[in-house]
Amino acid sequence: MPNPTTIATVPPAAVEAALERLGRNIRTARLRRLLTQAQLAERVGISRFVVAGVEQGKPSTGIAAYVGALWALGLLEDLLPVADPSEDAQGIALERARAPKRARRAQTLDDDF
Amino acid sequence: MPNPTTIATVPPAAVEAALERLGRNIRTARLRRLLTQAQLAERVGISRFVVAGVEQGKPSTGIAAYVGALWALGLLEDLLPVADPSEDAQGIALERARAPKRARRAQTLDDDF
DNA sequence: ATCAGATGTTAACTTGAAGCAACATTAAGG
DNA sequence: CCTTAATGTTGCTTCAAGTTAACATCTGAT
Repeated sequence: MPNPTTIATVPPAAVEAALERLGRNIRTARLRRLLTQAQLAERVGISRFVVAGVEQGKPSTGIAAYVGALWALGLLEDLLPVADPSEDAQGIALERARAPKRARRAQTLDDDF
Repeated sequence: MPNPTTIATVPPAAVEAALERLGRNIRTARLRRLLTQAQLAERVGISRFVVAGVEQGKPSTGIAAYVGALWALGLLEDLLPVADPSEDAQGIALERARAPKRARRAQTLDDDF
């Protein structure tokens, strides 16, 4: 990605940790299946270097590489529950009373701070 | 991503569908929280155009944008179970008998097909 | 210990992702 | 209906993601 210091270069610690964990999990799944990085890469249709990046949790790598790896490992279904609206308790609570198609300021913020 | 026709340009249908679904889920979560694309983008530290791409499930967008969005929406924990080794039934089954640190051909494939 | 293969590292190169700006379109609210 | 804000779209620029190749290092098996 172009311009300086985006989320991909200095992600929040929590995001970084989540990505590292995801990468480790993918690596574990690959090793259990006795696949080399190159073999997995071929199945996914990318180079082995990108697979290595995925396993390191590299933030700037395209999501297709990650999801492609999950797909090639038979783990794609793990993605279905992520941000699932029917499981988003916080979101469901907020939706009580409104169901907007577009986000909109609730009022004319006339509380002139 | 550089060279022609990678997974990001023509992903397997299943991968594409999973990404579209994830994008829709993120959009739903954002709208429920009454956030605009621009507001979410600001929290994540990216431009609103990238958020739009995430909500469309654009495959070539960096994973940091996706995970950053989940993070900003309070949905990061949804990512923890993805490819979780302790839930990978297939992988656990395969691991019965071996626990390699590196992938390796089981034999010298002397079955000269 | 040796050997072979897997993984890490580096470098040069190409292409598109992401930033920005301006405009078009859509939809919510009064 | 009319205004206003949110979202979609286009064009341009910049910079890094991804590719390839060659070499280094590490790991596991014999």
